[in-house]
Amino acid sequence: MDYGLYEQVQVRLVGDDSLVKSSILSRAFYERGSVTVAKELLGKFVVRVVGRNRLVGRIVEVEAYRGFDDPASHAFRGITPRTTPMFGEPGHAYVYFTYGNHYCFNVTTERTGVAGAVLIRALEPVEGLNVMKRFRPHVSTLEITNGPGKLTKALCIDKALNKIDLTKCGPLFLRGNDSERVDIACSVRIGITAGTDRLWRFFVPGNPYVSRFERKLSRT
DNA sequence: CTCTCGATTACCT
DNA sequence: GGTAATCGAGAGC
Repeated sequence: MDYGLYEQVQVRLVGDDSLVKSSILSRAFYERGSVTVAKELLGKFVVRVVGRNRLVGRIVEVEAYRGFDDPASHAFRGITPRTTPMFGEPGHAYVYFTYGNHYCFNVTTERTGVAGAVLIRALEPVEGLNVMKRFRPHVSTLEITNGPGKLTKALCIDKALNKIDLTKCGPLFLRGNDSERVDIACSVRIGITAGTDRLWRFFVPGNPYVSRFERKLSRT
């Protein structure tokens, strides 16, 4: 498959003005149900400022997590030191370390006091690809941000950014347009053993930066 | 204090 | 497609 051509098409589809026209996502955007926010995050932009570099990726895959009613969520058993951000004000980063190697980046949702977050699972590079490649040497462009641990490495996101306010124009924030309309596919969330009855993983079907394509969309 | 195992990735066959 | 790497959160004693 000729991904080189595909990437050119994607760049044109995303277009520079889509990012330019976008505005920073507000508190109100995040202060809704996790599933709603998750779907609407597809097509939005993650912006990471590292020194003089601006790294931007378009969100193509997410997963919604909730609280006491979601057995797959870190927040299922209540508030702990780690899960504090999930219970706090919406629109903050929840960054956690997993498998001894990787960081995962979530945005917090739901109103203050109610647990919720959306895991950002994959991005399509839009700006700063060369810098991303410096953070992730020796991997092909298609592998640069096509997984939750991969994109945090490419964008230099670690626990230093945990709890950061994403509605402010700082080192990490999100931008988007209301007009962004993208196709949405869903599936079971990946890497969980409980809560598999919910199809709370959402992705842009056919986008080559999606971490994996489910052969069957579980329907149990 | 100790033990288990994870919202993963990379590298091997 | 199988599995080692790697470490800290959270649970249990």
